[in-house]
Amino acid sequence: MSEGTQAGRRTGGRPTMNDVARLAGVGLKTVSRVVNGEPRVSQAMAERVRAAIEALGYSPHEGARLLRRGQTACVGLLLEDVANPFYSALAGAVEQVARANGFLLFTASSEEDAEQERELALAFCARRVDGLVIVPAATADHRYLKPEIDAGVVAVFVDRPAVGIAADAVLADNVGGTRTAVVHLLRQGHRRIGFIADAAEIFTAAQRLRGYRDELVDSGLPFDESLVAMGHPEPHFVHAALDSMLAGPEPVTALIAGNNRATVAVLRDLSTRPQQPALVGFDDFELADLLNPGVTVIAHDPVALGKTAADLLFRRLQGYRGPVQTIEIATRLVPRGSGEIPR
Amino acid sequence: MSEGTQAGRRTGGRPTMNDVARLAGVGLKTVSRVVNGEPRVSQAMAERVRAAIEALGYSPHEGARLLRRGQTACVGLLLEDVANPFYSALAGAVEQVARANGFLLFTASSEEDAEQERELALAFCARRVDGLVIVPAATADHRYLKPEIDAGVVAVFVDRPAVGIAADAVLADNVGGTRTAVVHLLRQGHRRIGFIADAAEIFTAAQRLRGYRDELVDSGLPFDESLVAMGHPEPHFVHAALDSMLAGPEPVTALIAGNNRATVAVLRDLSTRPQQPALVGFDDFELADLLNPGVTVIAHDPVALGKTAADLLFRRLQGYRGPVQTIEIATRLVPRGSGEIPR
DNA sequence: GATATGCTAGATAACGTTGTCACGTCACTG
DNA sequence: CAGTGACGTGACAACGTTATCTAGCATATC
Repeated sequence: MSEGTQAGRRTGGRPTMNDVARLAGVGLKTVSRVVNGEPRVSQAMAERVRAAIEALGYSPHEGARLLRRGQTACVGLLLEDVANPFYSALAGAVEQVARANGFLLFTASSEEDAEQERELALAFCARRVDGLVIVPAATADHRYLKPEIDAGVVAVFVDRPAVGIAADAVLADNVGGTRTAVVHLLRQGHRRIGFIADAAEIFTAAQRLRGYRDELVDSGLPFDESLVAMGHPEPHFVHAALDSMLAGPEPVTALIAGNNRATVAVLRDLSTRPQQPALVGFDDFELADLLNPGVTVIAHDPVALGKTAADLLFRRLQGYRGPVQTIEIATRLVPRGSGEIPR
Repeated sequence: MSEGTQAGRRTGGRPTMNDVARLAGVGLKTVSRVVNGEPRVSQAMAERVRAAIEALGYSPHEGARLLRRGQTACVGLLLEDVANPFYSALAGAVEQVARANGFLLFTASSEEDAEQERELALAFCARRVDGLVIVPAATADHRYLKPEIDAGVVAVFVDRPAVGIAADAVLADNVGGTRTAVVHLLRQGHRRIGFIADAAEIFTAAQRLRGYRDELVDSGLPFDESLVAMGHPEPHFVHAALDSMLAGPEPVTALIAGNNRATVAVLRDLSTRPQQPALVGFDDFELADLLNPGVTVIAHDPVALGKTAADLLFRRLQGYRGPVQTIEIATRLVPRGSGEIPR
């Protein structure tokens, strides 16, 4: 009784399978069998082992198990910012699917920084996650993931597509969404429609701009660059943009805001002005209906986006070998008043 | 050249340190030394090893490394629901601190279910996270964590305290917050103040009720149970509660809503009614200032909550052995109009 | 009663790392 | 010129599991 008769003194003093085996007076593998519910174990042995497990408070070391097994039952989720309600809803959906599949989820935010995205994604891979769900940062190039994907990591991109590699993506119908917004405003009689969105390097912003421009042009209207402002939707930026769009002989009578951040920034700025142009925002947001007037939006469903991406990821993890695919999730117009202000 | 001269065919075909050693014609340990930047390696060796690493596209297996090292550099974050903006802000803060410390973060939602919380927390522990940040589910009893904590896992509770064990906690000043709200409404002349909050099993709801009751009583006013409604803030529930509080000979002239969910539910319901009682909500929320009238709130800072908890966690992980502590984060009244409606 | 069969149990070798140790080699010292 | 370090290197065991394989033993078969 010189050294530990109880739990080993190793990793934080936790008992190991070996400790259990010693205490129960059985072989290591027998404990393993009991822990994993393998069939060929006698009643008596199983009982002894279970008693020893109980006595020691043993719980298996998942890390060691998975090292041996060669997979981790972990998925990494990389997004721009968990604190953004749009992404947190998406994260919730991914998390649910992961949990349903018995996987644990790593989460991290790239803060729209390509280098940070890369670091985090590779950190996940170093932990040997089985799969990745990624909302790419604006200027990211995903060739860095090539070796990881070749090594078996499954990557699914959400909200924005991968750049430089072929990979599954689940996107919103950004072009269709803004087209719908433009059509809606044109029907109300608007002819001068401004567009305020995130920086043009951001995929969704660029796509939404395309929808805006295409629909205008298809409707026989001019595409006027001076009515477009793209950049990080900070108060200053939005204020300046609105100053310019609302001034002059032909001010805009309607606005399209390119995402939830931009919409909120526009609303906040408009609340200090006499003019109240019509407004359609991309992305729905809580309380949009309670504002006065309610904010008309192009809603798309972050939960559907996240769930679809995660489902696809797990299909692939379960062996599905179909070709790389891009899934587009529909958007829908939710008229609430702000987009229905007549000219 | 019969078998793999290139990368091994093991775990998903990834090259291992052994493969690198073989290719470079050096010992295993030398590769390890180069990878970890240990000092005593000759220039020439290091170069050979680096070339082999490059050629093979080797990246070290963090799981194996950490198994050997006995710690995982992972923290688990368990909250009620990532999709709730309050918690996602908190999550963002925890994530930042984790990242700054070189840790990765597991995230999971208990969905306010004690059993699910337990399962997830234990799943984190089975992965041998070094620490846990937990927002407890309503009726949870945390004695299940005792063995884990004894084994060295550091647990810090946020927003709600641990039950059944002594553990660090970072809480908002819930009692003080509602006391402030009551004082504020009393000053406006209100005497019939309703209180609508989450179910009483939830710590914060109970504390906020206490603040409400204590302040009323201290001010010499009766505590009237019929003005209190506690339950899951669903539309039906809130509607019924308001029906009852706003009816009769002495309707409430002011309301306190116990959290962001309740505030939104109340606002939504009130928007369909002629009466517009004064309202103070607990928790600030985006757009509160843009509603008409702006919503007066007791703001507390989820980011501060999360950051403080995470900082404490890492202090402990770095060896700090001070006594268990409870940190209270101040709240502050943000008057915006809805609480200033005179009787 | 001897052999074939089935089942349980445990030794042993992995998984991919790092820590410990022992072994050269070389320059420096007395 | 032998003795002493310091330095560079690699064998080997460990971390806590699981997979493979073999041994033991009881039962079934002829």
